Amino acid sequence: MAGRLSQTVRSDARYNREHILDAAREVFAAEGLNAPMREVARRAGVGPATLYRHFPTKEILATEAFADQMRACETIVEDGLAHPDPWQGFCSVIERICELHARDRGFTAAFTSAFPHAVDFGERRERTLKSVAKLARKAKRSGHLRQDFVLDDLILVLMANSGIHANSPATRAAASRRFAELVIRAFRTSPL
Amino acid sequence: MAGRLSQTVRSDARYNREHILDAAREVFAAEGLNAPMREVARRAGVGPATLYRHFPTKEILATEAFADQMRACETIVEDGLAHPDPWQGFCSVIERICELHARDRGFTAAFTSAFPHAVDFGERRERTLKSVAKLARKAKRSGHLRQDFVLDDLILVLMANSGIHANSPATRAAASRRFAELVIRAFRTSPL
DNA sequence: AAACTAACGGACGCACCCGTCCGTTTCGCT
DNA sequence: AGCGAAACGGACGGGTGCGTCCGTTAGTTT
Repeated sequence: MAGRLSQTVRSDARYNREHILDAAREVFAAEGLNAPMREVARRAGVGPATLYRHFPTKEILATEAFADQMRACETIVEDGLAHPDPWQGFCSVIERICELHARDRGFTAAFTSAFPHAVDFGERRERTLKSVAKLARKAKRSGHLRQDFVLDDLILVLMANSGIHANSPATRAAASRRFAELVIRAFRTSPL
Repeated sequence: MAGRLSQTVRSDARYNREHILDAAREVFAAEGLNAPMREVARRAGVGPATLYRHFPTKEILATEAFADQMRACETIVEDGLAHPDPWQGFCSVIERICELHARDRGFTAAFTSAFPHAVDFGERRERTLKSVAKLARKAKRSGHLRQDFVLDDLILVLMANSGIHANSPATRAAASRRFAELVIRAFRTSPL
């Protein structure tokens, strides 16, 4: 009845919203954050106006589209933290996060320089980074991670990883895997 | 006399050409290859048409503007090759090239994915890479460089280095220095 | 010094992307 | 079925960068 609040969202609106998010994930993954909004709209089969009505800015759209990736990121770190061997856990984080970022061209940009408007995104980001710091402390105590490792090194690695440009996704994935290997070797304590 | 071939280049043309190259170096270094051509023209104090007359495409302009950097790159590698200790030479190459690329936002892009039109640039590039391969062989023989190092690893490092974005040049330089340190550690033979 | 011509640069047309307006369609409720 | 409102999307105006045309300027030659 009339008492019901205007929580009723029209079915086509919900439908389009989901399709736009799907399209955004595909487009941003393939072309990065620089992809035109029109491209997302086209792929979603909606007009530009509809896209902008649901997501007023590209930042907002990206934040919501990358929410899955962000959750995946958090899971990766939690898995690493749960690993019985802290060093192995640390390595798995590096490997899996590099892989994740290699698969998705736009995610790194969103992650490393979180937008001002992406508040909740930023919160999850901070929480994840805190967990990484905790894992790093454990790995240092185990004696396998360099004592001078700092959290900024991880950001550095992510930024560097994002610099790996390649034509085919397969090549990019391979390069990213090699890169993760190099990085892990760099972070391991040396007997020197 | 009339017998003289049309080798006479008007003085203002030569003057402008040099100024355009200077401006291009400054602009590309500061803003990367994405900087508008107009910006180069503005800084050079010429009109857009003059710029395009001298350098029909951005590729050609970039190639000529980065010729100095390319030479510097070659010199760095030659210095490394001349070092009595191959491993020390290898390290100096990594450090100095990372520094060079950090100082110049556009150079890496030009270097790692040389344009089709940049023929002579590509030649010098190939020659330099050959020298790096030679240095790597020596460093491997000395026992300090990992046996499984491949030339593509250097390209990988350069691409990764270019991914390091930062607001201030100073921050970027510092991050790049740290990155070079990590990379060197990754390439060193480990007792494992 | 005068004329010839190379070189200059303001202005133009084209293409792309952004974000918004408004007439039209479609959903949901009665 | 019919009505009101919410949602849609084609079309618009604003901004930016690229590459080119053509009337004007200025160097060079005799």
